[in-house]
Amino acid sequence: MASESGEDTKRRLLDAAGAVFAESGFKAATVRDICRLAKANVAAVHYHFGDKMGLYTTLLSEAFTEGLRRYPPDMGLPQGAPAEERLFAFIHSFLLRMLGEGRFAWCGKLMAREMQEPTEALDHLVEVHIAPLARQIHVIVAEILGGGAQPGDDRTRACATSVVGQCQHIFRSRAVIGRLAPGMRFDEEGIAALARHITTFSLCALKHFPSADDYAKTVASTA
Amino acid sequence: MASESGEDTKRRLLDAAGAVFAESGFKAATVRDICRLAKANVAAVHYHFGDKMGLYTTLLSEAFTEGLRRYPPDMGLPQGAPAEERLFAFIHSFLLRMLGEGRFAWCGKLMAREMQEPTEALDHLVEVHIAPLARQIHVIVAEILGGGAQPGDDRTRACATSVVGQCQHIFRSRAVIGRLAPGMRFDEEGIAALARHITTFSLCALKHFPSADDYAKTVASTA
Amino acid sequence: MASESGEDTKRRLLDAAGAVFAESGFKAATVRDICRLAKANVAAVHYHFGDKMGLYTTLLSEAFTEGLRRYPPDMGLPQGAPAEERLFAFIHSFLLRMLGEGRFAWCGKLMAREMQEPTEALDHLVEVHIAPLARQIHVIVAEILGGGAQPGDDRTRACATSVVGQCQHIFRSRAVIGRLAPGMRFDEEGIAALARHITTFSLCALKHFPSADDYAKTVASTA
Amino acid sequence: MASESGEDTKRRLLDAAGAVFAESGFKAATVRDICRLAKANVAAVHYHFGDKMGLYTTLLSEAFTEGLRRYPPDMGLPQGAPAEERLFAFIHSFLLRMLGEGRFAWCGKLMAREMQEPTEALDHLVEVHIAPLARQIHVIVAEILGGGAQPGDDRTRACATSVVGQCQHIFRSRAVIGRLAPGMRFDEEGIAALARHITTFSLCALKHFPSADDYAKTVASTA
DNA sequence: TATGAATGAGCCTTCATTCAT
DNA sequence: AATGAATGAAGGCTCATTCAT
Repeated sequence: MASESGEDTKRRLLDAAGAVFAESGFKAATVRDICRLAKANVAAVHYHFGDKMGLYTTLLSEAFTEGLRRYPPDMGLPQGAPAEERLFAFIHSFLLRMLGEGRFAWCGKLMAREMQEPTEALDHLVEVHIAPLARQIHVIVAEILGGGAQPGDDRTRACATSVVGQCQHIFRSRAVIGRLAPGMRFDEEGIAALARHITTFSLCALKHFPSADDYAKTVASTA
Repeated sequence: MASESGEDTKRRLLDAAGAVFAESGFKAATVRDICRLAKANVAAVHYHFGDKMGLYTTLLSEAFTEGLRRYPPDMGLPQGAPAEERLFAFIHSFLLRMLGEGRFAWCGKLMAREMQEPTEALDHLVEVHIAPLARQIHVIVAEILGGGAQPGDDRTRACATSVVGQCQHIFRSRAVIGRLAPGMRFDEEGIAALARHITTFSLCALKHFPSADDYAKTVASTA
Repeated sequence: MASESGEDTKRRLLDAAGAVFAESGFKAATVRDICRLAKANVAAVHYHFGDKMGLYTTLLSEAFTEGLRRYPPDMGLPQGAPAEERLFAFIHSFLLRMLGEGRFAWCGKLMAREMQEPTEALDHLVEVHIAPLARQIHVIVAEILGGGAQPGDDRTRACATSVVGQCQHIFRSRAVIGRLAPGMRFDEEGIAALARHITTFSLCALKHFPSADDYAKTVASTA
Repeated sequence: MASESGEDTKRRLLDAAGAVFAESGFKAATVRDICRLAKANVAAVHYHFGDKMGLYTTLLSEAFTEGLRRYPPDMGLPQGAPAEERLFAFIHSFLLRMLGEGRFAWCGKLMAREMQEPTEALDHLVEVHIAPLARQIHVIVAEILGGGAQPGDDRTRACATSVVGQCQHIFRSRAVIGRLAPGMRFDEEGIAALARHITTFSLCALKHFPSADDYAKTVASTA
């Protein structure tokens, strides 16, 4: 049917766009490359998505939705699971979304790209997809910190940033990390080991983190 | 006169290139933009540096040298300073090189860019500038870990990566962090506060980190 | 139903094409614009009219027929009406066909466009529609000139061209005329006033025009 | 010299642009065609003129200046020449600018195009070049009308429009006029003959034109 | 009968680069 | 030593047209 063929081309374009945008970024990627990979005509992009940016935003939104469905931040954990397990699940799923191979891998790669080289699509992205994710890690971190820590505290947020930073760094500096530690693998087990390390490192820090008062005095003090 | 003017043009081109490459990355930056900013002719780049890549590699090498001289990883600490202080100095200088303004800040920005989007210049960069820096943080981390930890251990390296990851994340995700925490400032004091937080977080983790044996069993175990 | 809907689409396409071609000319008009205005599919033009040119020629032929029926060159005057009145009727209807709004106005607009930027449709247009119109004004002018002037004379034809030129100029230079005389209106009464002026100007000229002999000597003489 | 070569290319581009824009109009003309005709690279247009519109406006302005210098509206007549002679000079030069061959012919052709299909360049064109020309013909017409007619009167302006309309029509409807009167030639003598006819027709009209009072009553009356 | 989908040619523009002085 | 001018390749996008249903 026409609709089937139409949907098929659209699908192929999104697949190809995911690969190319994740590889090169929005600006450096070319519509021609995407179409060549998708075995589609150059004009197809403009027919289905209006323009290059339309394809990009459609892709971003879809990649997030799919990535989060494939690797949910709780990895299927029951509601009342301990915070430590939820922290590992969050970190593990985060790494899987970014380092995984195949169709679900764009999600993290695109997110990382978009965070470093924001396009006009970033605002919408933050609002719809990133903020909820941030909220989840804030809750987990606050629970582990204990002592009345709230998800909205600056201290909680700073710690959450420390956790997420370790995850993103693995992906973003792959090229250098690979050169400095040639033995490292990014297969399923390698990713799990990385997740265990980051969880361990973060748990050690959070469990012995200075109290809110001490933190305010020694860390966040202004001059 | 002529040679002086020539050197002057070269200098202005490097300055402009630093700003533009740090802002946009190698591919997205245009020779035209650089020359416009440098108030130089389009052909000047090719006259002085051969081509765009020649300008880029020259800049990279110079930026690292200058950045590391301006913000040395030990921040002028005496040789035998305690590891905790050297850790803070390393983190602080790292952030300053990436988040600072002006000519000395390209260093970190360019390094971060190059790590995410490697060009053919990366190999040389790793060899000459990044590996020594890695060595320094490995030594510091091993010393804090104690218990016979060596700079070359996988465990030491993983922890060092956790430290560096927190630093790079601040720079690379500025756009998103700024949106999620609108109050954050990246001025001198803001950078110092960030350095204090990352140092605190990392020290808490390292001081209570599992022993090499436990780490090997629970973290690095291969399925 | 289907055929009715088909005829309806065809009708809407012709209406839209009239508006767009009259506004932009053949080449600058786009099939997409026409179809958008007609709320029809892009392929409908090619289905109903073969191609863009097919739509154009169909439209031209129909527009002339309709325009001349709505605004006949004699404006319903009786056969034996005085030449002066017939001149006014000719000029008035001419202006109405070009400056009027709505479906009947395309006629003049398209004719004016086609005369300035001839397409391959011009030959047919001249033969079927323009030549008869020219014949009518020649007859009127010859009658007013008097003194044995014939519709086919060079002198008669030149004068007719002077009359028609004044009419076409109003339409073709609307943009400039509007700027030089911002108060001018092209509504029903404005058009009538323009027609009265052109009639007055032309009658003054024709009634005192030099004799054929004098004209041949002083005007048409070849060096 | 470089500058000579540069000016040469610029000159060739303007020459080619004149031919192509006059032939096809702004939108339908293509930069490629212009460059092919000028034997220049496609990018040269953007180097010298910024973009297509920049080339067009530069050309328009130059064409007017050159056309008016080559065929001045008074054709070299002394200051105090009779109005009749100045009218002929105006009409003759007008036709020469539009119908002439070679480099000076763009002027009229471009003006005619711009008046029918205005681009954003029209405003500037009217202000700088067209308004002064209009002023001249208004003065001439008012003088011939006599009886206290002023250049700014509506009656004067309407008559001037009648004069100019006859001139423009010759050029704009060449294709049709040529078909209806195959014997007509647009060489030097043919143009002179046309100018004599239009002058004669217009003089006959103006010299017997109704008085301002009568005109106001019978022509310009509003229903 | 009618239309969503697809196509290839061509548009204007910008790029890094090279030429000629 | 340095630059205005020129170049060809490629960029995103729009066009009239055709395909397949």
